[in-house]
Amino acid sequence: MNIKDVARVAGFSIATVSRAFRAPEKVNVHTRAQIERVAKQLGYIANSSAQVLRTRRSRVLGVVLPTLLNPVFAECLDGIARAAHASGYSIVPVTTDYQVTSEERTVQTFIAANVDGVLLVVSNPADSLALRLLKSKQIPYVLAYNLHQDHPCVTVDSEAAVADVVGQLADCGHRHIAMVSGHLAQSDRAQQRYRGYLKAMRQLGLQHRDLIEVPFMATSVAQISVQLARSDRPTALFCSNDLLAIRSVRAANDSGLRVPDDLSVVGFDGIELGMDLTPRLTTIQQPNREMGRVCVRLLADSLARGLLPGPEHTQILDYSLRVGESATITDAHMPTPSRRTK
Amino acid sequence: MNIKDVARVAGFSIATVSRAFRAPEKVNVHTRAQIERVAKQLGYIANSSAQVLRTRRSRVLGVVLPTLLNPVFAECLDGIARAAHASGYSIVPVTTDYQVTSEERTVQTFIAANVDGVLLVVSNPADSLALRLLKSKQIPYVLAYNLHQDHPCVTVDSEAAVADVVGQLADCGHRHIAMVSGHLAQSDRAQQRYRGYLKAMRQLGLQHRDLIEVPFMATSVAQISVQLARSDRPTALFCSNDLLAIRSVRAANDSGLRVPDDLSVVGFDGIELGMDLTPRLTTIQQPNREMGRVCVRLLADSLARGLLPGPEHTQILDYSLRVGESATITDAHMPTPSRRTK
DNA sequence: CTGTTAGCGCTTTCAA
DNA sequence: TTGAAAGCGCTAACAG
Repeated sequence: MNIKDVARVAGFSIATVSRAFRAPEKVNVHTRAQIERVAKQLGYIANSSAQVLRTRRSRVLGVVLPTLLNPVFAECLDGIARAAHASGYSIVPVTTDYQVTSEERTVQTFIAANVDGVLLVVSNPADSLALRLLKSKQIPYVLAYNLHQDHPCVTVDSEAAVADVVGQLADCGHRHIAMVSGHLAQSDRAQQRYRGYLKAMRQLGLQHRDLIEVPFMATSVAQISVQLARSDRPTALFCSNDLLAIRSVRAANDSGLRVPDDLSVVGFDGIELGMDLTPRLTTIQQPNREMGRVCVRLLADSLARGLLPGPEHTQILDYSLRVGESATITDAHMPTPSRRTK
Repeated sequence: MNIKDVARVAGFSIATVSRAFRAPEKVNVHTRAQIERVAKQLGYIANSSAQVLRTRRSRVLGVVLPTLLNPVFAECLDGIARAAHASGYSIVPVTTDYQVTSEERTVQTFIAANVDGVLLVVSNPADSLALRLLKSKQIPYVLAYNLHQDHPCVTVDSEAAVADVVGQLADCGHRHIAMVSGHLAQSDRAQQRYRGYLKAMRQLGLQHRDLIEVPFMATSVAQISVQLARSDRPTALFCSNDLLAIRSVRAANDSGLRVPDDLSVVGFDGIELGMDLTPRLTTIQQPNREMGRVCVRLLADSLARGLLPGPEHTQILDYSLRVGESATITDAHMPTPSRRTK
């Protein structure tokens, strides 16, 4: 079942059949109707491999994400999917599980498949082979969540956001504020957020604490509990992401600490689920869907104009503090984000 | 940059270059080394559109899921991704948002892209155009979570699972057990689970309650709260999935009810997150990753043998009761699943 | 072990 | 408005 069959049955050449679908206005109305009828009757579906091979355009955007087990990326992907669909693009999401080699392999596959553009969340944009490859092949790409001067990025000012929220915790009387993070080397976001924590503590004249690094998902609750059992335990925990914040709350409960009375817990990401928990998660709200949308828009615009997005297209979006019940922060008068580009 | 360039630079014919990658043993060792060197140096990446067009095989499996915002599908996808990778397949996950038309559109795209097989979670296998299309085009496919006699399915016996857990609630003294579900028409799982609920209530001689149907995610907490405010409120809630169970717990808190003391809440799915919540979610644990794995294995086996999976390949996997803290169920002596196929 | 060549299904000039 | 034909990049006979 291919274009030839349709042509034969409809009584026209394959060129006309092709045109009937790709440039209907160039075909006689009756001819078109006839061809459409036959195509439908035969259940004809154009072979996209052939189309892509011939036209060198796929109308596909590749999407590289660390994982979909963290809802923050699922929400972002939702935004990507909707925006892509609205712009007439398909997407191919692939998860890397924070493996750099997987990022590279995926980008290779994307190039082989002639994707029109790529949207990525990488571990470390600074020395990413995947990005180098994309650049060398002149394929439009945009980073989400990452931030680096050499690449087009769509993200929030994480460092400022963390500094802000740590400041708020201090305002509420907290002096012993610790930070919980996944493996720092695995993500530049974690690093940015850690920098924000250190900066804020320094500015506040508070003694920062050793980072509570919990690389292995499965055991993180236990690992956090250990820290909470110490005599010099912190009174507030800033967590590098909401999933860790959820686990921290659990760890507090396991340790006989009440949240937020005995321990304040603040997350980062603003996953929707956090609002349905008890206590409702206090967190830095990123515009996750919007970030996806903006990335797609950037890519689609570039594609339409035939140019590559560069660092000059970087967009820093607004974040906000979502005040829940997991921390003794009472009001949402968050300082204005320090940087903002539109 | 294509095979021709590599051939020219390496000083061999394109046929030899092709063979060097696809059938290395048929090429002289030195020739191969030379070709590999040149290919690497030029950054050659074979054009998969051309390969697929020529060979009619893509080593790609299409994956149709309702949403990735529900972690149950993200976990399943994780299993799919790992199994596919292990079998040398790529996957292309697409979400339908429970839209039947989107299922059909997606399957068409998959067919156009020459996927080797398709793995789906559909709304209603009984009259699915998407499945009909797949069948008519002779494309191997397997359903996950769905259950229907005409199709190859990998799932658990939801009906029995629900009946079991409702029975346990009754054993613990509950007489007023209500069920919370998303829009029933949107998923045959919800329907199976509802049947299980009704069956169990009937067998227990208990009066079943009107289904608490909360079609719109955003407002579900409020909708559930309304039901909990009634004077004849239930003492136990069986929720069609874990996300609803989480929201039910929140609704209970909002209503001044303590879980599980005043209200028992049981979920379905066994998402990992549930174990990190307070109270830990009591839920029916499905082998989500395993289901993904089994689906891929089924597909890969069929592909290897050149035959289509049929209803006879259906596998009903084991579920279990995960006893958390959200319900007054004290022990895990769950009856053996009523049906089981291996 | 290597090269020649036909052709996968489609789009797109170009000519009629 | 339609058709003939070249060719996208690759694979797989087949011949040597």
